[in-house]
Amino acid sequence: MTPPAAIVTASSPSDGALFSIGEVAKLLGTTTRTLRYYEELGLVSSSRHSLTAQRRYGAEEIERLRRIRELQTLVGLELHEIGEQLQASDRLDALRAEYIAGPPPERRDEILLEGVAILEQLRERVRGQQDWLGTFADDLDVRLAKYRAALETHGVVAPVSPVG
Amino acid sequence: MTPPAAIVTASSPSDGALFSIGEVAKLLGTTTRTLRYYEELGLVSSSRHSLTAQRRYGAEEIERLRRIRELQTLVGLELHEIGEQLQASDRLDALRAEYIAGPPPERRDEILLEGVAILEQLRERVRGQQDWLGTFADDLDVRLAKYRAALETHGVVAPVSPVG
DNA sequence: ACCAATGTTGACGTCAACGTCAAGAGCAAC
DNA sequence: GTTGCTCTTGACGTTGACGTCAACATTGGT
Repeated sequence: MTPPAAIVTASSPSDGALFSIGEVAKLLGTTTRTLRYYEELGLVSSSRHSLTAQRRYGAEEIERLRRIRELQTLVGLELHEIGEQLQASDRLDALRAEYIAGPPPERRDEILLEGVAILEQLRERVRGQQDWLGTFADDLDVRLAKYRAALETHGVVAPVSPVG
Repeated sequence: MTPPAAIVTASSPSDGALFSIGEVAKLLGTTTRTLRYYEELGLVSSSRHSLTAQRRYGAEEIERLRRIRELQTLVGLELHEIGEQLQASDRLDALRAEYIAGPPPERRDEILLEGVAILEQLRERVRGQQDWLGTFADDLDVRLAKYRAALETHGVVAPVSPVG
């Protein structure tokens, strides 16, 4: 079940700043176990110079991890869904690179369209969350206004929320 | 650990339409096990006419269950967090009832102030999530725009999201 | 009164997303 | 080169949110 772990021979791609797993964990506010688990699931890959050597993370992988965490905590996707998202995203990136390199095959547009569709699906999900939060917030505001009004008519000064 | 299950002696409060657990499960697109689990956690209560009798759900409880599901799937809260939310909401309802019943003047202001405090705390939490989601959505839009632009430069008409 | 459908309470199973522990390996500093 | 920390791979444990099964009870309809 465990994938080949994608050994990348630690070539610091452009930026030389490589982080250890502990540093990255602190950076993202998570644990080393979680990061290894993500790698075990094939969501990310770390650079090594041998099979048992310590993991090193570049800025790119850290950004990917940040995205994973966002999709998980903010959007509430499950890890396998996140995997699909990243896979689609990776395909798009690969296609872009292929396009830049020269005239791509005709299937290119098909795949691009599929990628856009996937992104749009995610966007729709976020939109749904935003809508729900919006109506909920509006409802809260209405109720707050009522409470404050009731307080004012009795001469009590309601403490206004400190956040502008 | 199991709470006293809040027996309510099946007095159909105002509306006489009571639903069985199976009906409610289908209504909400979930299972009976889930509904019993929510009751076990104290998130909802069902009316019975005896300890072992079958559960019946009124419109009020169904609405509560719908809220629970929304908070879970859309907002992504965990069940214990939802429990806290509902508890706060219930507290507000109780305060409202007490307020309507005509409390002594100094108690009345206490009630209002506590209500405002609860609502404001909730409002802040919602605001935070809205902010996070907003930036995430913006990022998504940027990426979508890029992919659409890449498609357009190839003469492919990208299908615009049908949602206005 | 009986029957089938649906419901009831335990109790154990499961799956995702990790936590935790053991036993050793890697690495920076002295 | 050895102290001390972090890291490595298993492997098993845990927690939340249910699924599933057994054995029995309730309910609606004929």
